[in-house]
Amino acid sequence: MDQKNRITLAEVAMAAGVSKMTASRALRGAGDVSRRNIDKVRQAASEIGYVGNHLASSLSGQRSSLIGVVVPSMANIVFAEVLAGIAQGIEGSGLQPVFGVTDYDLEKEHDVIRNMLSWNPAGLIVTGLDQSGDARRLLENAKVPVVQIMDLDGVPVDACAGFSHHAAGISMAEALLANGRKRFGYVGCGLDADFRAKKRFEGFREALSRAGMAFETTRIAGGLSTVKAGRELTVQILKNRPDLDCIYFSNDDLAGGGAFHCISAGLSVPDKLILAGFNGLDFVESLPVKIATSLTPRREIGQSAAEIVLGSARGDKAETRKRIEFQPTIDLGV
Amino acid sequence: MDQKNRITLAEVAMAAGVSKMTASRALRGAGDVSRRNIDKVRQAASEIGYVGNHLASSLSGQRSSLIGVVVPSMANIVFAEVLAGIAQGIEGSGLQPVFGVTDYDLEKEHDVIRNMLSWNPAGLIVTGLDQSGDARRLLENAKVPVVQIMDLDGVPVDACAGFSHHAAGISMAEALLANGRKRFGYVGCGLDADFRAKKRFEGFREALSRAGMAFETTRIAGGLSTVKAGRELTVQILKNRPDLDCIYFSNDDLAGGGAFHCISAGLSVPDKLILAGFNGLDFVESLPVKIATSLTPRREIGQSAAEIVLGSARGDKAETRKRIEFQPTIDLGV
DNA sequence: GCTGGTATCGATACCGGTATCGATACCGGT
DNA sequence: ACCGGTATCGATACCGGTATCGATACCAGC
Repeated sequence: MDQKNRITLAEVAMAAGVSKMTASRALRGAGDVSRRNIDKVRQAASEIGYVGNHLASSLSGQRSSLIGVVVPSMANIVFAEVLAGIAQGIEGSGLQPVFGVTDYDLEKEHDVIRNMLSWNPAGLIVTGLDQSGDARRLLENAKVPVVQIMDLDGVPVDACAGFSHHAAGISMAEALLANGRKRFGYVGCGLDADFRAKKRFEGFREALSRAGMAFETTRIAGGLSTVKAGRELTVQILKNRPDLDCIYFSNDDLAGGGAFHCISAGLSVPDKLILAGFNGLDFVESLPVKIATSLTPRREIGQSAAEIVLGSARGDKAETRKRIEFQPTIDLGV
Repeated sequence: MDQKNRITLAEVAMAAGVSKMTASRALRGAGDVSRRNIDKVRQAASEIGYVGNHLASSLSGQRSSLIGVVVPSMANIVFAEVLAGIAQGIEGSGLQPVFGVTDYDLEKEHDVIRNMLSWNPAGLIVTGLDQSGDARRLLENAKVPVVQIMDLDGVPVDACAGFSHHAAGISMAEALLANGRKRFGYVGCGLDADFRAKKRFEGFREALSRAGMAFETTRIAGGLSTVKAGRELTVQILKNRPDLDCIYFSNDDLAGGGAFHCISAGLSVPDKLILAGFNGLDFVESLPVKIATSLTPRREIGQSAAEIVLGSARGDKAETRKRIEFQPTIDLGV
């Protein structure tokens, strides 16, 4: 049932009455082919339904038109949007994204990266700066451009595009302090695996401590950040400390859940209690109550990562070791 | 800067003191190699950091370990979850997903499919049954297993996994009629390109008409289905017809936006006005007001599509033309 | 000692393209 | 008529693996 009869370039060439080489050149638009032959080959190719074989051309050309993308999760719209940005960035370039999901697991990440590398991709886009030692060595020795995205707190292997989560945590804390908040709580999920959420948490805590303050209470759960979890954890933290006037969540999903609870419970948000998330997801601005968030340019990060890869693929030396810094903008929603 | 010095199997073989062939067999776990040589090769490979080259092995083996996935959008969590399901389904199989985004554009879809095919993938998973004629021919002539997902209303090329959107629209209408609703409105986005949303709309309309009723008013916009759009369209439709007691939205994002407006406006939901969406997204159950929705098994669909491909790749004839029907379950939320 | 069978190995021929380089034809200029 | 230059083409050698099949070694059985 296989492709015993896949049409090959040789057959196109024969049909057009030219050599394989000429057919190859004609279809690729490489030079050294007469107008007449270009037409003949094109004609023949479309007549017999030639599809081409990227495997062969990539193997021969020493470089595939695949671009590897490694993300921690697919159940999170943030990474889906990054992928959308990448897809948009490589649009029309002929490159194709292959992706791998790590589930926030370092070992899986290593396997995925290794696997990607064996496709000889035109480039690799990896989420985060914190890989395992083995994985990092793999990236360093890879002879392909590597772009690490979504984080700047650390030392990149090659190029990177993103923002500092530590700084994002700090500025959110500062904004909330400036807003007059005094009693802070924290709600987060999966901090042991989500390094970036942890960096925000720590940045926030650091800023509080510089102001002589601290989280009154924290509620850190395992598992994924979902709206549901956010709602439940908010119920819990408020039962424990109903006097909080600010809760920092590890992201907008959790914060949204918190907002839902507050609406149901009739709590005055953001007057008496302000909720702060992270990412600036689409739904936040439509919420019945205003919550604070940091708007992150996820799509843009994906897009510029794609552009860096594209540039390196064209041999543009300048793209190497490039560092693109984005700045999340804070929306207090008040 | 390229991979002038990528380590090849030949080098591993040399280091281990065996032939390329033996090294290949040892690393793949194919038979006909002595214990001693297996160890020597493995050792050598890891010592010199051999990574392997999927391009070469796929080309040689006539079949790549790539699995093509075509989705209409990446900005929609639904498709991200489908991808998550696929990733989960092929976990451990050594297959790797390549994806393409069509932006609900038939021409782009054709290009993407064609491109995928040229990777000689182990299988192709395509969203929906409604491709352009050219694209469909491409799929029919492809010598790879094709699984069309997320829809059953139509004739599949090969295997398929999903549910009937038409039926989903009907059952939601019936459930709402049984709930005693009388004055229906509809809010939707991008129906001209999103065939599945349109099928739900038409199923719903058909059920209404069978009950001697009809949508009192519809509000159909272009563009993407977002929470924001849902909120705005709800404001508009209710300004026009404040007497509606039911609004059917093309999906949960829009319905969520509707819910947000109703909360802000202090409307009694679902008593006076019930909102119905589609998909059963995570956040729905945490909402401060209850909305109706159809829960769809997105992850499971992705997973079973992956399994069909896996089965066909193993030469399992039974997987071909397989049709897996899922059943969305309605949650009225009342 | 000879035979047949099994386990292990490697030389060779691909897979389907592309890079390279030499061959050929045709041109205008002298 | 001869020459160098340009345009066009194709034979050949790869790219880095794997399938195939024959070679070799070793063993038991007679």
